[in-house]
Amino acid sequence: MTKAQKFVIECIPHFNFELSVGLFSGGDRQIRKYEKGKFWQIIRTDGQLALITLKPLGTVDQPRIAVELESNDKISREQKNKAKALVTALLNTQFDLNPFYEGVASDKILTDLTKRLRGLRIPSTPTVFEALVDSIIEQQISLDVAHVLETNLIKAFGDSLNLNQEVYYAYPTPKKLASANIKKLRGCGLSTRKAEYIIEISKMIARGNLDLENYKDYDDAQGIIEELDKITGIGVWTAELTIMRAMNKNDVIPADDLGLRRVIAHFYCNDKRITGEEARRIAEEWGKWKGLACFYLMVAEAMEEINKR
DNA sequence: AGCCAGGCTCTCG
DNA sequence: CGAGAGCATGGC
Repeated sequence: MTKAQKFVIECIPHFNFELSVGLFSGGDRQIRKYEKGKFWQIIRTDGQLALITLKPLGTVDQPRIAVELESNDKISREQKNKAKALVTALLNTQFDLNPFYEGVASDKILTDLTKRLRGLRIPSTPTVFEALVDSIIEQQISLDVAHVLETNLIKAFGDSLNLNQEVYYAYPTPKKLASANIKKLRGCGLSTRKAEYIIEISKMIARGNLDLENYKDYDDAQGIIEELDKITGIGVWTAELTIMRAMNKNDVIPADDLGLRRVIAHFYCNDKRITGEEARRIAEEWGKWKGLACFYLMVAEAMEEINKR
């Protein structure tokens, strides 16, 4: 018997729902997907699994989100509140984009993009752990391959929820991956090395020796990078990517990233290949907004690619 | 077919 | 120390 609740979340303008969850168009239906104006995924509130389905209401200038929360168990008021907080964090809807738009107004290219992509926000993962594990998986290999492996990992180790004759998966918990064996992770397509990194980091969290969520409250991004860099399997690139996707910070970019270098080169260097150092120097012009600025560039380029077809 | 792909660590010299 | 090998697999 499915229990369901519906509620509405008010957002700070501007917010473009379609653009902000657009990168999940290619997502897996059992994990996280945007399709026909709806976005859905499983969330975890205290041990309870629930499916959230989001739809945009209002306009980019007066945005709201309709949320449907479904579970097989009774949904308490507390769980509903947690779901609300989680959705707010996932879509970063309490963030005011206007200072960013004003902050990059002197940059003609970005000004053009902020007009076209008005209301685009960087979506966030529910947990820092999820962003970190995905970032480790994405080291070196192509994103196409990485996404297959991430899906394999989630379906092999994630808790499942049966709802309306469908099966959905939540991201595996640190506890679950702490007790995973290398062979089964290898079966997901991971290298032995990466399997070891992930197990070891999961163990640190499960034992209470590492609190990734805690880093969200740090103001000093450089400090976070240095801390994470000490952990085996995590370099500067992985730390930066994790911060950008999970911590709602706008001033961190994975400058050495191949894709980001290509995007910056595309808009600012006539597609001539640039080094990570050059990318960092160009991005420094955008100061504390460099993370958001780079995200706008990446989305803009992705849309150009789609339009080419 | 083979080579490359949003890195990182370990091993040599 | 710095350079270089090795890693996983899907796509071109």
